[in-house]
Amino acid sequence: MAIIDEELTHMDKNSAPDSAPYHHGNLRASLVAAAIELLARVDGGAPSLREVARLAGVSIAAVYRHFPSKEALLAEVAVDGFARLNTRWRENLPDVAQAGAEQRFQLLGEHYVQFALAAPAHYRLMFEHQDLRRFPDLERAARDCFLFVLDAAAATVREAGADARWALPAANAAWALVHGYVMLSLGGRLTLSGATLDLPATLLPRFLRLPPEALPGPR
Amino acid sequence: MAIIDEELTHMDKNSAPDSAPYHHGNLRASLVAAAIELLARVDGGAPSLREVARLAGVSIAAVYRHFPSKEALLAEVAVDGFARLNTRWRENLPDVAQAGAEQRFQLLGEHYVQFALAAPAHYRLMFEHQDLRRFPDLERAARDCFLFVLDAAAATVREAGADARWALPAANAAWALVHGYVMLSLGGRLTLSGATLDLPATLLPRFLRLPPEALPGPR
DNA sequence: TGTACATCAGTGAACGCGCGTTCACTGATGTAC
DNA sequence: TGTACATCAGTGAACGCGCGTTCACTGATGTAC
Repeated sequence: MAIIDEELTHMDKNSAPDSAPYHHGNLRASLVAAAIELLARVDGGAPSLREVARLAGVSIAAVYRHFPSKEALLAEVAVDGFARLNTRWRENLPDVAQAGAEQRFQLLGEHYVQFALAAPAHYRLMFEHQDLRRFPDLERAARDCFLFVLDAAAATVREAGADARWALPAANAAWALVHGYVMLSLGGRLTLSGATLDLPATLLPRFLRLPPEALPGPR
Repeated sequence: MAIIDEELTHMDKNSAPDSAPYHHGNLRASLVAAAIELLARVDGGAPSLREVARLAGVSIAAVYRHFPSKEALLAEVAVDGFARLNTRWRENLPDVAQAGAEQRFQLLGEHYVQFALAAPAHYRLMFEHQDLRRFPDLERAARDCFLFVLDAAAATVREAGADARWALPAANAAWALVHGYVMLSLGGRLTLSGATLDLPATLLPRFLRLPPEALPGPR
C-alpha cells in the first residue's frame, strides 16, 4: 500500500510540469505499481518484463537499473502484497478488548479471503516463489503476516483457556483453511457437486475447531 | 493408475521383440506416462511438449496425432491424477461399518495429503486448468473425487446426528483445509514462524469442527 | 558564479533460446476383391 | 492366396513468436574547485 500511494503521488507531481522527463524519479516503485496493475487485468499469470516496462513508459533495459532480474521484481511485488494485507488487518481489525479474541480471529479470516478474492493474480504471486531464502524481504513480509495470525490464534487459545502450545498448530490450520478455500475458489473448484456454494464468511469459527477441546495438548 | 499400468504392460510387451517399431501401439498412454515421469523429476513446472515427446521416443509432431494441443495432453495428465487419487481411496479406506464414519473421513484426509506430497508437481497440475468446462473428462474426474469426499462427509454428519445439509459445506471446508495445507507445505510456507512444524496427520478431526455443533443448520 | 567531470539513469538494438504448432512427406496396416 | 488401395501413425524440417538479458551508448545531475 505504502509503495503505491507514494508512487501515485509522485506520478501526479511529475506529470503536471513536464510529461516525460528523461529521469523518471522513482522508477523502481513505478515498475512495481505497473506489475500490480497488469496482475489486476484479467487472464491471470505473471506479466512479462516487457509489458511492465511498456506500462511504466520506459525501455526494457531500464528495468535492470533497479532489479537484477525479473524474479527480483516479482518478489518485490509479492512483498507489496503481504504489506497490503498486513496494513488491511492493522487498520480494520478491532481490539481483542472490543470484540473478543475469537470474533477478531474470525474477522481476520474474512479480511484475508476478501483480500485474496479481490486481487487473485497478485495473491497467487505472493505464494509462487519456491525458495524464500533467496528473497529475505519477501520472507520477512510473509513472516510478519504469519506472526499476525499467530498472535490472533494465541489470543483465541488463551481466551478459551487452552494450552498455549496450541497456538502454532492452530494458526497453521487456520491459514491452511483460508488459503485452501481461496485457491479452490479461484480455480472454480467449489462448484463441483453441481450446487453453487460460497462458504459462509464465518468459515473459521464454524469449521475450525479452536482449540480442539477433546485433546490434552499438541502431540 | 489404470492408464499407466496398462501402458507399462504394453511397453514390456513391445520392447521384447523389436525395440522401436514404426507404429508405437499406444502412444497416447505413453505420452501421458512420460509427462507424469517428467513431473516427478525435480524443479516443478509443467514439462514442454518437446520434452514429453523426447522421453516417449517419438517426434514432436507425433503428439498431434493423439492430442489437439499441449493443453489437452496436460488435461489428460490431470485426469490421470484424479483417477489415481480415487483408486487410492477405494483400495485403502475401510468401510464405515469397520472404522466408523469419522475415522474413515480422517483417513481419507491423510491419504489425500500423502498423495499430494508424494507427487507435488502432478498434484499442482490437477488444479491448474482454469476453465474445467473446456475439458469435460477432467471436470468429471475432479467431480468424482469431490463426490467421494462428499459421501464421506455426509456419513460423518449423519453419524454425529446433525442436519444432513451440513454435508456439502463440510466437504468443501475439509477439502479447503487439506488443499491449503498441501499447497502451503509444498511452497515452504509452514515454517515461517521459525519453528519446524508438520501438522499432525490427524489434521481433519483435530481442527475441523464437523459438524459445527453450536449452530442449528447451514445458513 | 561558472566550469570540468564523475556518476547515475535512461535508450535502442540485438542476442540466443525454447517454445507450440504446422507442413508436406513416408512407412505400416488392414481390408475388399 | 495375392494384390491394389484407402487409411492411419509416424517423421523431419521449418514457421513465427515472445521472452529475459546484455551491449555500447547518451542525456541529466550534482559536486569540487
